Amino acid sequence: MDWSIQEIAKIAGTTSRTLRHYDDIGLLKPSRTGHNGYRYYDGPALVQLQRILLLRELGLGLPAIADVLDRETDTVKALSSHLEWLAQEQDRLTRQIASVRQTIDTMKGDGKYMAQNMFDGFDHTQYKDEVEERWGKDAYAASDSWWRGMSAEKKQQWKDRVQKLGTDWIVAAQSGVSPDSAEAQDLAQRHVEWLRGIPGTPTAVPGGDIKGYVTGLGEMYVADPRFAANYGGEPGAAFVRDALRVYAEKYL
Amino acid sequence: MDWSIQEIAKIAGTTSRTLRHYDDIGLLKPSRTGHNGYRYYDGPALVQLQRILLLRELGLGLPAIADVLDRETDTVKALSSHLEWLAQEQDRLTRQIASVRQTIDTMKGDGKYMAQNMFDGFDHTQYKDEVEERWGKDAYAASDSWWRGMSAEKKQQWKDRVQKLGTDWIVAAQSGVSPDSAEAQDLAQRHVEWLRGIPGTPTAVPGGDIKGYVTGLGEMYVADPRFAANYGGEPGAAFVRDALRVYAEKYL
DNA sequence: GTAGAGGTTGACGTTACGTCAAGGTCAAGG
DNA sequence: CCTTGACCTTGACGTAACGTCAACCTCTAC
Repeated sequence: MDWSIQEIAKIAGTTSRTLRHYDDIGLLKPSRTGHNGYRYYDGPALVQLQRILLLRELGLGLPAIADVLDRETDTVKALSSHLEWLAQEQDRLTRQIASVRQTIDTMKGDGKYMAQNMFDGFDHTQYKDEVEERWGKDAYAASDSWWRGMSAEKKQQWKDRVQKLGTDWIVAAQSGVSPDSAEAQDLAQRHVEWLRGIPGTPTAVPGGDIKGYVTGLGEMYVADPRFAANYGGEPGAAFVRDALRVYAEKYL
Repeated sequence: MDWSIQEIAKIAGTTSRTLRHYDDIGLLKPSRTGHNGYRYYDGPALVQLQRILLLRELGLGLPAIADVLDRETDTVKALSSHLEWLAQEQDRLTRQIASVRQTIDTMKGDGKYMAQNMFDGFDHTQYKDEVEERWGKDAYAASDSWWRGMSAEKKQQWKDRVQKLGTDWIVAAQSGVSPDSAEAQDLAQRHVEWLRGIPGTPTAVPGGDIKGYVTGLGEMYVADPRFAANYGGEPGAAFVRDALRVYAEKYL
């Protein structure tokens, strides 16, 4: 009372290839093998197969299934831990969906909105690790507490100021004036003043190497496209860098 | 003003291997190649890389990313269709989580509850395709409308009856009596009466091959573990089969 | 005898790289 | 000049779970 490979495949709703695979990896051996090499399966084998397919449908990997079956591991336990993994996956998906949605919204808006939004993603926690690595843990802690200590209104003011500065830079860069023009130097001055407001930067402490910092910052704006995006891409960022360099040479 | 492979890898937060891979598949070529074969990347390449990594983070596959980049395809469109796929994935996950939860609950309960529950999953739509394939479309339609036409109370009564029958079978099988005993034959009679209540089966129509149907049904209970589970697994199902065969020979 | 249906064992393809392995290149130091 | 060490190269295997040929054998039926 047994079945050929295609017969059980049909009964169980799978394919003969899958059954051969399970045989190969030792997950489910046929109950009998003909002298011709044909695989035959009986009732208990079918039951095992159904269990395997159930667990697979629940998302378990084949090794995990083998574990449950051979070692008579507690199925409920295996499923519970699997459930946790599923919940995490769902969380990840949810976040990803939100992220994609926001990106779409951002792209539907114009460049200014985009720059603003990109900066939004920048203001604190997201780049925690990077900030810590580059400027040390204390710097991050200081920066973070400074930002979090602001009222919502202050935060909004700060953001508006940043956005205004960014768009003014973009406009100036696109207007074709040179980096050492009065307009550009004006912006550079506003930029440095803005920087002085950020604690933890050399511009904010007396005796800091302001000049080196400002010129280095300009280089980074060009080098790192995440920042460059705030200034109209690479050409815009290059304009900002040049203007800052001129300003630093002249006044700092 | 360009960087070595490891340098941009660090800047962009990825690995040199990934960059080589992108070069291999033509997704991102280095801006310059040294006479020694070294890869060098410039600013625009970095920007491209950042776009790639962004899209990748949003879950797009590399071919899809290539599509967006080369063919200047509308990024928003690509992301929107991707969003749909994400939503479907989330749906699937949600259903899967519910399924795993129910399975766990079922397994925590005892065998009776399990049998009941497995039957629950059986009553109509789930096995639509299979029912249609085995017994034809009309049979399914008849069966479905019959079931859906019942009031909730009737449905519950029906389920209770099925469950009672199932557990009685299991008890009888485990008690060690023989399939031709009076108790077993009693159950067989109840079983056949129950079958007569199901429209579309040969037991319900005059002149149908009741005997063949009932014995064949018994075979199926053993052969198909999804049914066998309702009768205490394979041994229980075999008991049912044998009792039904005896009953059919005697009375049908 | 010969289809035709069904069985067998390889072995490659799939995704996006990680991970050796073997060997060339470059800058710095003895 | 030679060595050392860091960094670069190409090539190739491994991953999860089979799908999909390919080449060849077996059984049943006409």
